[in-house]
Amino acid sequence: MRTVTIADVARHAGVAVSTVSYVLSGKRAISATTRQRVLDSVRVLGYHPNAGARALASKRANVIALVLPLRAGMNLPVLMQFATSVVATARQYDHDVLLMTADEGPDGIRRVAASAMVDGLLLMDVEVRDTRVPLLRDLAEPSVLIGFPADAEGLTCVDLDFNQAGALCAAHLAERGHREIALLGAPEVVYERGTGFAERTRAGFLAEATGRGLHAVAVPCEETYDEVASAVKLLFDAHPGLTGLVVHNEAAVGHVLGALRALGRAVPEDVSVVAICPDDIAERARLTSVLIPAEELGREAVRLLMAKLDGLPAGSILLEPRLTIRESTR
Amino acid sequence: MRTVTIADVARHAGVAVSTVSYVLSGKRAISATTRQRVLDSVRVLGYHPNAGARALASKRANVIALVLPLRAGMNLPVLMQFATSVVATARQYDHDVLLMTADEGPDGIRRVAASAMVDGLLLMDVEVRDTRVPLLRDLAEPSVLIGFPADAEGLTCVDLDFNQAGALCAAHLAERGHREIALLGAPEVVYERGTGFAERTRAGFLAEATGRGLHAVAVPCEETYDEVASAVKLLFDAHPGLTGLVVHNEAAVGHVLGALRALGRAVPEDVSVVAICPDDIAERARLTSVLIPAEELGREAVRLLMAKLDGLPAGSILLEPRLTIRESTR
DNA sequence: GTCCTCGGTCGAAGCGCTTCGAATGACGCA
DNA sequence: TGCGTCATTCGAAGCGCTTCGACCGAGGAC
Repeated sequence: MRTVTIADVARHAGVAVSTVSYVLSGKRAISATTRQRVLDSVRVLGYHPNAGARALASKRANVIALVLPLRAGMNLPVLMQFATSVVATARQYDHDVLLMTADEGPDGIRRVAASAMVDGLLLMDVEVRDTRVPLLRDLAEPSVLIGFPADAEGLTCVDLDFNQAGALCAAHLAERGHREIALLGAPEVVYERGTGFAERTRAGFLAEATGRGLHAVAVPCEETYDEVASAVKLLFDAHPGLTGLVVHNEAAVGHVLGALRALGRAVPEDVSVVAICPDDIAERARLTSVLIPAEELGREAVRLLMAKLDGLPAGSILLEPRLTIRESTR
Repeated sequence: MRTVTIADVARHAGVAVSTVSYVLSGKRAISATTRQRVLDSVRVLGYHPNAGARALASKRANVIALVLPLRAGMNLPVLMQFATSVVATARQYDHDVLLMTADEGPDGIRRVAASAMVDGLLLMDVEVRDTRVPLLRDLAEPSVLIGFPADAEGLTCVDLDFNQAGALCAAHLAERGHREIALLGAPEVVYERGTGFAERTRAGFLAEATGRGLHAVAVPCEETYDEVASAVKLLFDAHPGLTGLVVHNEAAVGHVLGALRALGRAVPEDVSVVAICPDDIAERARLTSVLIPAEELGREAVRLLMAKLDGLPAGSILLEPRLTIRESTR
C-alpha cells in the first residue's frame, strides 16, 4: 500500500499538483468548483501531506519545541497543566510539539534549531543565569520563555505578575481589616541571587501595604520545619499584633500552618494566611491563595510564539494574578 | 547567514556530496583519511543535517510519538518519570519525541503517522477497549503500548507483571509469619470490565497464598472513605484473625490506614500492610510496597519500539515487580 | 602481462512538496 | 474586431538529503 501523495490527488482530481497545493494552503485563489473537486479527492484517497517534504519545501516544520525542566523538585501538577495547555494550543495553530528535557542543555537546542526540526522554542523555568539564554538571543528561530531571566532584554517572556500578586495579597488582608501583616518569602539565598520573582513579590507587597498605611514586614524563610517554626516564632515575638500572613514559598506552606498551630494561633481566627503557590497545594490545605495560572501561561506562551513566527513583534507579558478565597482568611 | 548544507561540507572537504552522506551515516566504508577530512569540515562549518530533507529522502523521521493521557486523575509523578525516561532513552537511539495528548484520539494518531512525522508510537495507559487499538493494528508504523488492552494479540505491550506482584505481596506476608491475609483490590466495576491488571494481581495473590497454605481472601474496594472503612470492617468481622493486608488501589491506600486506625488496629503492630502503588504514595505513608517502575517502563518501551523500527520482532514484556520494605509490615 | 576483484568514491535520480512565473481563456471595452 | 485584464490554472525548478549503480585504480591470481 503505497502512501498517497499530492500527485495522486492531482491525478484523481484532474488538476495540476500546484493547484492541489494551493487549495490546501489557500495561498492563491482557486475556483469553488475546482476547490471542491480537490477536497473530495483528498477525502476519497485519504491524503495526508508528508511533513518532511512540506518542511523541506516551505522551510516551516510546523513544530515547536517544548523544553521542560524534567528534574526532581518541580511542581508536577503545574508542569503538566502547562504542557497540556501548550500542546492543545499549538494544535489550534496547526503545530505539533517536540518534547525536550532541559538536561540536553544548549546543545540540544542548537541541534533541533539547526536541523530545522522546529520553527520555534518554548522554554519553561529558565534560570536567572541560564546558559541557554545567550544562545536563544542569536538563534534565528524565535523563542518564548516562561519566567524571566536576569536580563530579559530582547527576549519574549511570560510570567505571572508577581509584583501585583504581592500587592493583591496585601490588599486582601487590608480590606479584611488587618493592620499588621507580614510576608514570609523565599529562602535568603534566593534573594541574594537576585531572583526576579521573589523580589518583585516582596516589593509589591510592601508598597501596597505601606500605601494603605499598614504596618508590614517581609522576612525570608527557609524550608525545613524547624527553620520555618523559628521564623514564625520570631515574627510573632517581634510583632505581637500580627494578624495577617502572606506565604510565598511553596515548600514552607505546610510547615507554616503547623508552626502556627504549635504557637497556639488558630487560622483564620487569630491569623489570616494567604499563600502564593500552585493550586493543588492551596486546595489541599484550603488556603486563600494567588495561584500559578499554568494553563493560561501555556496558552499565552504559544500565542506569542505563533505571533513571532508570523514575523510580528512580541513583547513580554505579565499575567494578572487572581486571588482565590478559601478558608484561611477572614 | 545561509544555513550550511551537505553540499557546503562536500565542497569544503573536496569530496562528493554522497561521500559526506556516507561518512555521516556509516552505511558504506570510507577511507580513514577522507572520513577525517569530512568530519573536520563538518565541525568547522557547524553543519547539522536538515531533518526534513533527511526524512524525505530516507523515509525515516527519527522521531517517535509519545501519546500521554494528560487528563486529570493520572498519577503525575509516575507520568513524568515515564516521560523523562522515554525522552532520555529515545535520545540515546538518536530519536526525538513528539508529544501528543490522548484527547486528539485516533485522528491524531492517524495524522502523525500518515504524514510520516514519526516513525513509531508509544501510547501510555491504553484502556481496555481503546478505540485506538484497532487503528494501531493496521498502521504501517510500529507502536508499543504501556499497559495491556483487552486483546493484546499482535501488539507489543509493556507492563508490570501484576500476577507476580500479587504473589510477591503474599509471599512477603507469608514469610513474616502471617497466616491469614487479604487483598483489597480495585472497585467492583473494574473487575467486571475484565481489566487485566486487577485480575492478574488477584490471581497471583491467591495462588501464592494458597500454595503456601495460608488463608487468603480477595475483596474489591471502592474509593470513598466510607466505603473503604466499611469494607475493612466487614473484612475483620468475617476474619478476626487477619493480620496481613495487601492494598491494590491507589486511591484507597490513604483511607485504609485511616480505617484501620478507626478500628483500633495498629500498623504494623496488629496488621501488616503492603501496597501496590506508585512510589510517591507509598513513600509518603511509609508503606511497604511494590512500586510502579515508571522509569524502567519508559526505557523498555523505547527499546522495544526501536527494535521494531529495525524490523525485529518484539513481543510484549512484563517487568518483574520489586518489593520495597518500609515501616508498615513486620 | 592480462584479467578480475574489490575497496573507495562519484554522479545522478529521486523523495513529496511549495512557489514563482507564465500560459490560458473569458470577458469587457474601445 | 482587436486588445488589455483579470481570474485560474499549469509547469518546472528547486528544497537538502539518501541511495543506487557505475566508475576507477591497485593489488592478487594465473
